[in-house]
Amino acid sequence: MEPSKSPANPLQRTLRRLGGGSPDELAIRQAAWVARCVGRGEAAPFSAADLSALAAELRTVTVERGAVVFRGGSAPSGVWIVQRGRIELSVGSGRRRAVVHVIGPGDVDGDIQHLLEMPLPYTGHALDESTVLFLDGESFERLLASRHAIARRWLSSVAMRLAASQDRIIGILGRTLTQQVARLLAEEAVAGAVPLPQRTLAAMLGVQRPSLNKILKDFERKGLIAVRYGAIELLDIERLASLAE
Amino acid sequence: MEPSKSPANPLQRTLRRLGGGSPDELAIRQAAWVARCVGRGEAAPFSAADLSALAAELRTVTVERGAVVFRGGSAPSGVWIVQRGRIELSVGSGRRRAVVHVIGPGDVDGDIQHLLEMPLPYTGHALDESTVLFLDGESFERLLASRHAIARRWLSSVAMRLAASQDRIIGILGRTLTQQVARLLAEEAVAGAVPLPQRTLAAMLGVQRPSLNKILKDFERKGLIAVRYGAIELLDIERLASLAE
DNA sequence: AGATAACTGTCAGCGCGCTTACATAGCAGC
DNA sequence: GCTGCTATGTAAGCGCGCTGACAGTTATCT
Repeated sequence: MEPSKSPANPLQRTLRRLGGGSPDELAIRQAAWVARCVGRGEAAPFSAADLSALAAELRTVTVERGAVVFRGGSAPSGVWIVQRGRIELSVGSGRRRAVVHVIGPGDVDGDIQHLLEMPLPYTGHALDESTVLFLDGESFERLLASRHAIARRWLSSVAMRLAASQDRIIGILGRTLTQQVARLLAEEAVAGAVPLPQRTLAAMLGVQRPSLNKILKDFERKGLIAVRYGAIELLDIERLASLAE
Repeated sequence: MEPSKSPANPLQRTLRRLGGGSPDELAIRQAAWVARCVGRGEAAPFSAADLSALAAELRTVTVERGAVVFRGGSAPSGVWIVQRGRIELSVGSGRRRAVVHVIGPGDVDGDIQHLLEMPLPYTGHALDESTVLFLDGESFERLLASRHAIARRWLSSVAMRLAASQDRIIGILGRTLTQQVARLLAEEAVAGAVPLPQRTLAAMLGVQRPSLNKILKDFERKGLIAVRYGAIELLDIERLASLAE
């Protein structure tokens, strides 16, 4: 009996462009925000010209909660940068569904697939109503070719993601589930809490929900966390982190 | 760690002995070899000037079998490109040791850590007597800043590694050990064989050797592989790949 | 307010992979 | 040859996490 796979009420996907204020000024502010998020600034600061070149290409898109932002298997149309809300990246469906990652404000996606001309390996669902900045493929390529600082910053951005991905592999291999759970909670914490249901957390670790629940209740008995509805509250982050070793 | 998928090209692997000629010519040939290995050529072909700039900075280093190429925890002194032999990247020690990856000819390492100014997360041991091309950190940075094509190619190289790393995570989550073993064998195959002892393969999956051995003998009984001393011979790659699903 | 969907809590049975241990086989050195 | 090291083969016991199921709780919708 299918419990509740939520394959999204797709195509409910309403993309609408944001207006408001002076369009140019808004665009520059968004570009500046992207500049802060992509890669490390020290290596290659953005000039005003870099910023306006970037601003000229960014489009703002609003996605409703539950909507599919992009679908696995299709060629990426460009680069997404999450500005507000969370996007869940998942593979497979039903019982075999695994959540690869949940991205939030400042995170970038689609660039890798564009650079390598490969299809998207995962599907992105909006967990909240979200705002996403979009850069189409050709514009992205043009910016990389003409703006040195942008190319350099993008390199460090991708490098950061690679380091995080490798870290995650190291964190999986040879760890007990308890260690992995402690690590996941510490990593996904936002303002002292992890705003994700146990079902999603379990999928991120590739385990079943009852297995996760058992460990969470154990942590709760020890006073490390408080289990809420659709969220975990972290009470003792230090002890939690020490369990991740 | 560069995914050693495409570099399985025998042509690339036989190019290791770049003998003869003047030192300059040798350097240029090495640089051209690096150019073929790093990233995707279509996006940004190297000019002759790019090649000679790269050639001027490369140093050739020979490491003995079993030697430590670099040690985890230390800041990286630059970028390594494996030309001949295999380097095992591992974390931890003793029972908790896990092999993150084994890199071979054409693979690149150290650049990520340099770009992010972070310590190396793993230690590199030479599994064979190996030749490594070395690019020190300052030279690397200089090349990125002055050579557009090199920066662009490096971006796609890092992107390829990130895609491979994410693939690996997807391949781990929710898979049975049997599926993971089939996948690992298919991925690490070099000329129809996997030249690694079971101990190393087990560490790459984060499992114990007896668990791996049981599955390997099972595969052998089914005629998929032949277990040799320090190596696995692949007999039926297609059926093996189908088991990885 | 009531209906519905989504989330949490829990249990019993079972199988995979871990642990420990030991025996055998291949390989390199003198 | 013999020695020592490393790799492979295998078995018994055990515990973790999976499976499937169901009850209770909280949020969302109309």
